[in-house]
Amino acid sequence: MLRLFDTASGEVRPLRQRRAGQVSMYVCGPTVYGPPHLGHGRFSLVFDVLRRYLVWCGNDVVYVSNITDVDDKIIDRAAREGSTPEAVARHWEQVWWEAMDRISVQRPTDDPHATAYIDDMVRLVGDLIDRGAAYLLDDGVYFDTSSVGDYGLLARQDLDSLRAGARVDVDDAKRSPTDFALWKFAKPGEPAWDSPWGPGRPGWHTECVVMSLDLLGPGFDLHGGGQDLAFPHHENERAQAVAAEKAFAGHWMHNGFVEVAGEKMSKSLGNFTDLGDLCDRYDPRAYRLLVLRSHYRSPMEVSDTSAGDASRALERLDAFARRVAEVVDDATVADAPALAAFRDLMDDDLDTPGVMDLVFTSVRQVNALLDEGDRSAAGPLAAAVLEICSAVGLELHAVSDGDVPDELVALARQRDEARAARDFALADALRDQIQDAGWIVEDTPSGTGIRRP
RNA sequence: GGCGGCGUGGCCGAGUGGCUUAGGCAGGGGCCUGCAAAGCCCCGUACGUGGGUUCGAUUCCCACCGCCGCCUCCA
Repeated sequence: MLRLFDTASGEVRPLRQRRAGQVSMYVCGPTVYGPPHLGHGRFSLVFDVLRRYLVWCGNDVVYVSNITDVDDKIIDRAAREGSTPEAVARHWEQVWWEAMDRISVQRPTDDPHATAYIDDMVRLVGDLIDRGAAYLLDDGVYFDTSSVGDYGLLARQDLDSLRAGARVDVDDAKRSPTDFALWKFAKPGEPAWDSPWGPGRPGWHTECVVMSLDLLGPGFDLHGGGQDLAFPHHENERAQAVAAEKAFAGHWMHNGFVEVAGEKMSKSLGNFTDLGDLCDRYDPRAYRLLVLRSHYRSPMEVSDTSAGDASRALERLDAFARRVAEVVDDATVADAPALAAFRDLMDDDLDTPGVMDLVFTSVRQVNALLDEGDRSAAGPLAAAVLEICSAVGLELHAVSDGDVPDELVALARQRDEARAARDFALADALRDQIQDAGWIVEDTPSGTGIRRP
């Protein structure tokens, strides 16, 4: 039984599934107006790991993650670049999916776009007005947060303290600083859709309510996103659902921030925060490993040091995969206690650091067994390690990339002959030659092995 | 001002009232190897500061210091 921290209740509790064997989850996706940063990468990986684990456990998972394609920031960027909001959104959405592919995040079951749900959103806003939970102002329609008795649940604060904390430059017209826009009337040149109250566009918080309920139905299992979405975004989604008397998410899950130099990620800190850039400079799998090595609710430090560290750890795992390839095949039954330990760790609020502990400890055990020549004991444990890595989306490379050039293979054969003849001076010279060409040389039981760095 | 989180050995990062006190990376020593590489073994004895509770606290409580986040768009 999977137990997860639930932001709404403030405790770790079992994930209740609406239907046994099925999990319906909604994860807030990006607003597509720029390149994805490490924070986007983290939430995508965290929920990808959860999803894969749920599937590994035998669940049928419906994973919905939206694309926000209408938003002030998209409009701003389009204006700045002399482009259109549609073109901006289309471009950055493509960049988004490319980045997700690079870090091996599986595509959502559904990826609803806000602009495809305008009619439904207009209906919801109308409903909220009819119910007295929303009101009209000069610049749009606003949600009345006082209409929801337990507003502040996800922020873990009551309405009064939230109001007290509001900053000064809020819109005076709103009845309360916590009230938020459901519908924004269009200014000249802005994208607009018709509504009973005037042409405009939906507020950010409305799309996810409408799309999650449409695709997953009332009372879906899990709603997730980054910690900063808990308030106000998720709070406001929930408020609309409550006011509209619709059963909403049963469980709320939020992941911690990525920090660079001890601070929350931000674009002003420079290049390093770009997910694509990290993938250019390090093996993209290194980022997944970093995410797995820290607990999803803890802040996570990313730096050149930690990324390089993870890359080297990955080399160890790849070396392991190469080594065990000959003792594990499809018929190998994975070690049951190791898999049970994996399940226990994951069920305990996704203890992926513990899982990595288990993986590396098992790797050492398998290597030791193989050093002793105990292949029959090594096989099942090795198979368990491979299965666990696969279950959390960490793909190990058992074979090196690319074919070794023929001339290098020839040099390797010459080196084997030289070694057989105990002409070590020649053997070492040949090894240097191969290494100078940028390859790694490793002796194996079958002779000189060559692989890419 | 309100709410919340964090401070662990060179770095990253788990965890726990005392027991063999994760794991990775880096470093040192050793084994293996013709030499390397890979692998294995051993080594660091850490928990912000000051009090308190306790037979005993890094782990519980209080205060303080420092850092961070949310309360505004934000993963």
